Amino acid sequence: MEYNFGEIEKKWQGKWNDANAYKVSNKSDKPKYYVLDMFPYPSGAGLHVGHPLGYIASDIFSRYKRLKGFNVLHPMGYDAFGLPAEQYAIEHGVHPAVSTEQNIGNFRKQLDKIGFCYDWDREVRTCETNYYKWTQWIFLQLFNSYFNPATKKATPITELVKAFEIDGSISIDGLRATIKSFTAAEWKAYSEKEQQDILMEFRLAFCGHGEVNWCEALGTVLANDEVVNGVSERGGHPVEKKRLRQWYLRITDYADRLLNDLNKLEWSDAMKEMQTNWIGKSSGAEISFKIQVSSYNDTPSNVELTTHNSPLTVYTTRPDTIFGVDFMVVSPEHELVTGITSAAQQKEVEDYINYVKSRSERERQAEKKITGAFTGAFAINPFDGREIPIWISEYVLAGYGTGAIMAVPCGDERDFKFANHFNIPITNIIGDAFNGTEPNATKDAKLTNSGFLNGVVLRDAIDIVIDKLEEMGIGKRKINYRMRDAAFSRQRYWGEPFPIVWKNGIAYPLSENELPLELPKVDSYSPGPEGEGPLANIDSWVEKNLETNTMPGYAGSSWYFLRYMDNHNDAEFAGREATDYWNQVDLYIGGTEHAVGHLLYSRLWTKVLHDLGHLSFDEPFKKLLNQGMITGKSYFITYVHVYSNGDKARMIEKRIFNANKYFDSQGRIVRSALERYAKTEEHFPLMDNVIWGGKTESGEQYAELIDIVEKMSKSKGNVFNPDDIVNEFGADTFRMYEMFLGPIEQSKPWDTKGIEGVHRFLKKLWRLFYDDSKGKVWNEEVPTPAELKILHRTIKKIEDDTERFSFNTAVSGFMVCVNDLADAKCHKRAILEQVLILLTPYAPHIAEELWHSLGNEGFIIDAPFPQFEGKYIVESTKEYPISINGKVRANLNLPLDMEQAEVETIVTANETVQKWLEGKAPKKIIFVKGRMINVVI
RNA sequence: GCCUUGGUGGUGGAACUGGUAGACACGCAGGACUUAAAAUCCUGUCUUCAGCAACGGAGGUGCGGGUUCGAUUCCCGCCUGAGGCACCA
Repeated sequence: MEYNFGEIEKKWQGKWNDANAYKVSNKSDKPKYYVLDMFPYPSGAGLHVGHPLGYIASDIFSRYKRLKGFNVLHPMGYDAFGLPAEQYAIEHGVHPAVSTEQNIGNFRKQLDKIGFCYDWDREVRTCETNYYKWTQWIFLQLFNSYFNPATKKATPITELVKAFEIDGSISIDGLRATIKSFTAAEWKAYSEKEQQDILMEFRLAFCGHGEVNWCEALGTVLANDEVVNGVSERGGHPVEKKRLRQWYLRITDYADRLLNDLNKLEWSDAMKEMQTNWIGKSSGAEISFKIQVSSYNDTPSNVELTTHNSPLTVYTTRPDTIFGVDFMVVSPEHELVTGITSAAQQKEVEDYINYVKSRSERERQAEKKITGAFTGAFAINPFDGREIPIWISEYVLAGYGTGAIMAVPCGDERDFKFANHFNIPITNIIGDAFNGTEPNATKDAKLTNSGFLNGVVLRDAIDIVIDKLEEMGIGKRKINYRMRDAAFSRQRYWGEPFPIVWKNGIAYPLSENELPLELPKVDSYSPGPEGEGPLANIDSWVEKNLETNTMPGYAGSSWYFLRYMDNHNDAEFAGREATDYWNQVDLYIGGTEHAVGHLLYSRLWTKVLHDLGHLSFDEPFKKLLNQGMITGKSYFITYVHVYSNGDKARMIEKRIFNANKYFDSQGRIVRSALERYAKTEEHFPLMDNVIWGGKTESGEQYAELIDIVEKMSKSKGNVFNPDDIVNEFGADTFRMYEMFLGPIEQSKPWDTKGIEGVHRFLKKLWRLFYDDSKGKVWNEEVPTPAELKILHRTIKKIEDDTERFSFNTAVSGFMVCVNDLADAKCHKRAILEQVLILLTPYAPHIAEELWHSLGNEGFIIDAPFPQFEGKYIVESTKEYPISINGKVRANLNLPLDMEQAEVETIVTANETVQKWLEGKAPKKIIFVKGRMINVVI
């Protein structure tokens, strides 16, 4: 009887399904445990081998926890709204709901083959009305709330209205800069529009204006993803920034809580650091400088400097360096730029602004070339009256701080390079700490050339300067965050409609009983007028004055983990009883690519729902495990043809092309396909003579295969389908192989080279129970101490490794165990049965089959996890490595309880040690009990 | 450019808290079984020097330094791969 994985896996998947083996109840005497996967976007390419990596890990952990006696919630669903489905619709005319449904069906089939223990009764799909009804409901909670700075909590906006009616704007501490102060009487006298405009400045979901990538030729707004090198990916049309009305989430109000509460989480330091850096809290000062602009008097030669009516406000973390400011840099978009540019500089400034317009934020930051333009205006240093030239440059971004900086070239790298490039003289305010060739950002030097601050240590000068500025009324302390409010609207079709009606420029929320606001069918997915979304093309929609934007992809994914807890609830997003019971996600597994997007938004939504009294917890994911990405290998062929052309010297022709389609699913080259292609399309004019794999001496022509590791995606043609592996080797082999590839957190290129080894392991396990010719070989004999040692060592290994998510070493632990048992010719039920339970999380099908072969009733997942007993593995002696000066020279078997003095005597007497000592006495003998011995000579 | 993270044999990786570098696999080489193949099993496999051999010497964890009795592990500098950078999900 041989290991027929195909039959076994199909059989048990059927039985588990029929018996609802993985159905989870919200009521149990057992302790709860919630294991969550980042749900997939059901793309048309289907599941690739990267998806299951995390799913297998979470499945292993879920089964492990269940064996350990927990009530385990382990659900799955689909993040089903999004751009790709819409693009597919535009290109093929298939409604996104249809293609999404198909893709989900396909995903489900692929997932089922791998034998996951999901409770499918809890499935959610973000694009279904019974789900997005609640996404819209949560949006209304956000819209109808504001962040109360006194309590630091989301509070119903009605409370704010009450406060305005009693005290006017003074009821708000730290009134937003965009609002003028008003009295209670003034508030009541305001028109509804005026009142609502003020409230909009407070709502957690609010409407404002923001820039998008606008492509005139396509008449649409593009995602950053769709813009490549400043032109549209489709068609290569120019793209520029356009200002549109947009919805936002006021995540910046939560910046401090999001930052501080990271302490509560069991996330990797790397992940916490990424979020910390993203939030980017800094403290410093805002400083206003007077501006002097030049204006012509009659003739261009008669230039006069006059004071501009508004000052230039900069944000700096280093007010201590104010005497070292040699120039100002404002972002090219800054509102002051047009007003302060001198006539002489006008052309240069305009040209520069046009150049910057076409560039993305990333390009602007990554640019090594130093660019900029002088405005012709000057700022005045408030302390010494120096005239400081004001420049514009792309490295200063409008969205951060005030969009303007004071540049201190002796202390800042970029400022220094800028000054050098444009020959701006540098003031040294840090004495010897500045050597003239490279800037020094120290805070520990003493100030020089700094007026009243001379001799003060920079670090101490920070507060002195801010105090002085505040006294003079031209500056103030300021905490700044790099994080910006989250753009929450898209000019797209395939997303949740906003439950908002516009009347006279006022946004009115729909009431709860009007939800869900269903996404209407459209005839065309093309964008509406003026960059509006496709919904703007629907007359019935526009007539009702409904919002034509839709929500972004992350709307649905910001709370899906809550819906799993109670997904059939029609009355609430999730019942309080259910959310109280399941509480936080105990273990969340997913990729680092979501570090600052999804993970931050989910935290925000959870906090808001908590503040408003809908949840008892304010952090969604207690422990986070980041799986590495399985990258795909892309193959490229470089072809070089060197030839002579008449009298001329050698000509070199070089071509590089993507060759993914000439490789099969296991990454093997399909030579015939390649050759056919080479000949028909003339990629290699002299194919017959091509030398593979490198250069030749004479270099007539050669072709070389290179592989590039990159993210798997359909467009790159490097996607591998798990079905192929499952069909060939079985789900258990696939599961264990993906784990065996390496540490779960590490990213690695997909490769099937080692899969045979894992498959062989399972066959070897099988043979402990059944011999190909003899049939059943397992027996009821009593295990020997040696066999029990193998078992208990394995129990410890698997338990330890699983607890610390070291799944690859656990697999190798199983291999060692089976190798040892085979060597010991152990076919004893008492041992094997326990090994099967250990193996269940990793290879559930074969474990289940053999479990029943041993005559057990019921599913193995309900068996008790083996109890480790230390007494079976105790050792009395240890083979100590003896190092001489740190290099191992001998081994010595010594009792484990032997102490230093005795060890030293024995070691010194050792023959090998004697040889190295050459008659001398050792300087020192280092003895680490149970570890090693090092003799220092 | 900025943030995060990785680099160990021909390959994937192991070494968990500074204590025997290369577990477990793949591949390769040789052998057994077989009419043959598949399957299975056995032996060897970091490099290099010396050697008939048991065994021995030297080097070795991206590169260059440092701390330490001892460094893949800690510190400094550099090279390089991957992910993210706000509208892909």
